[in-house]
Amino acid sequence: MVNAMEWQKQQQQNQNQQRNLIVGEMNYVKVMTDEQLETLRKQIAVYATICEKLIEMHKTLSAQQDLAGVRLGSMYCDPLMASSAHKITSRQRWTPTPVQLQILERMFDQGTGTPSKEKIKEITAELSQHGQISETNVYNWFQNRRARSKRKQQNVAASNNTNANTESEVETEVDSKDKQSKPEEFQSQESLANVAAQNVRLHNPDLPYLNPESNKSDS
Amino acid sequence: MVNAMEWQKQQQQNQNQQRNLIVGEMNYVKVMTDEQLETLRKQIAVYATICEKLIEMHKTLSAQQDLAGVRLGSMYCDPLMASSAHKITSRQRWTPTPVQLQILERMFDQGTGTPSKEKIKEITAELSQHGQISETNVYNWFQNRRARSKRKQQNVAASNNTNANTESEVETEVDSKDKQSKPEEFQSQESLANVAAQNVRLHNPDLPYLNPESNKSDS
DNA sequence: GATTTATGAATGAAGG
DNA sequence: CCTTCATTCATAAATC
Repeated sequence: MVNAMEWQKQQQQNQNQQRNLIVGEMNYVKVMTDEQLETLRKQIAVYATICEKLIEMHKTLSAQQDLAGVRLGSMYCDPLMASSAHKITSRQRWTPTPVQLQILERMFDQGTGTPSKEKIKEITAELSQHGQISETNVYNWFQNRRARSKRKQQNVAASNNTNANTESEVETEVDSKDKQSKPEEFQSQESLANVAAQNVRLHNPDLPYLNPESNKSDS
Repeated sequence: MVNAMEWQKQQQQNQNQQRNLIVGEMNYVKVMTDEQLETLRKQIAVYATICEKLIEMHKTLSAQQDLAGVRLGSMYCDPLMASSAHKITSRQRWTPTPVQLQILERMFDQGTGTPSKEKIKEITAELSQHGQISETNVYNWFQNRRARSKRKQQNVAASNNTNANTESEVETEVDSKDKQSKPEEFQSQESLANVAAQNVRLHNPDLPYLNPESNKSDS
C-alpha cells in the first residue's frame, strides 16, 4: 500500500513534471501515468476497506449493547458536529441528498433534456421518498443543470493564450473538442462514493470497492 | 454543502472523455480530463470524510468501552489514514496577481457595475497579460466583489450606535463569520451510518489534487 | 504551525 | 431559457 506521505511527496514532485501533451491539433491535455492511476486506485480501495471495517464494527457494537443510538448519541455527535459546524439546523435553501442527486443526475443524462411538467411531478414524487423536496426544486435543478452544463462546454474552448508571459509552465487547458463522446469505460461502476453514502445511510455495511481491475488498467 | 455529491453528476456526464492518445514515440498513455480528475478527487474525498468520521466515532466508542475484540487493528493504523488523509488533499484556486487586482479594482470603482459578457472578455484579455486568468475568474471576481461590497455597507449600520444615528438598524448580522452560531447542542441520535452520510453530504473535503499547475478555467 | 480571515468558486433560486 | 443575486463552502493568505 502506498504510504500517504510518499504519495503526497510524489504528487508534489510530479506536479511540475506532469506533462501537457500536444495531441494532433488538439490543445494540451493533462496526462496521468499508470503509476498515478494505480496509486489512486489503491488509495480509494483503502478508503473503501476502512469504511467497511468501521461500519461493520459499529454495527457489532451497537448490536451487543443497544446504546449506540441513544446513550452514545451525544458522545459521538459532539466531535462530529464540531467539524462540520452548522448544518442541519440552519438551512433555508434546499439541498439535494446524495440519493436524490444521483437520481436527478441519472435522469438528466438519459433524460430527453426536457423537464416537462408531468415529469417534474413524477420525479418530485419519487425523490420525496428520499428527502424533503418540492417541484420547484426539481424544476430549478434541471434548469440550472442544463444551463451550467451548456456554459461549461462553451467555455472550455476558451483558453487564454496570450503570448508574452508566463515563462515557465504553460497554463494549458484541457481541450473540449469531443465533448460528446461517451466511452464510459473509465467509471463503469456505480459512483462509489455516492453508493457508499447511500449504503451508509441505509445502514448497509457493504461499501463498494473500487475494483482494482476495472479502474486501474483497462487500456 | 451539496459538494460531496456533486461529483456524481459531473462524473456521469463528463467521465466519458477519456482517451488513449499516442504521444510522440511513447506508447499509449492514459488521459484524464479535468472533469475526470475532479471526479476522482471528489470520490476520494467522500471516502476520506467517511473514514474520518467513522474513525473518530470508533475512538470515542473504544475509549469508553475498550472493546479489544473488534478493534480495527492494522487497518486503523494504516499509514494512509494515520497521516490524516485529508492532509494530503489540496486544491488550488486562482489568485489574482497584484497587478491584476489593481486593474480589477479600478474597473470596479469606475465600472458601470454591469460586468457584461463582452466586458468580461475584454478584461480577461487584458488581464491575461499579467498572469494566468480566465473569464470565469473575472466573472466570479466581480460577482463576489459586488456582493461583498453590498453586504459591508449593510453591516455598517450596526456599528454606529453611539450617536444619534437616524436609522438604527435592528441588530445586524454582525460579522458574516461570527454569525455562525454553533448549534452544538442538538441531540441527534442518528446512528453512525446516518451521521456519516450526513457529513458526506454536507461536507466536501479536499482531495489530492492531480493537476496543480492550472486553475481549471472554465468560462 | 495552528487559527483566523479573506476570498475564489459552487449552486439554489428569482427575474426577465 | 438565460442572467443575476444571495448564500455557503473550501482554501490561500494572514495572523498569532
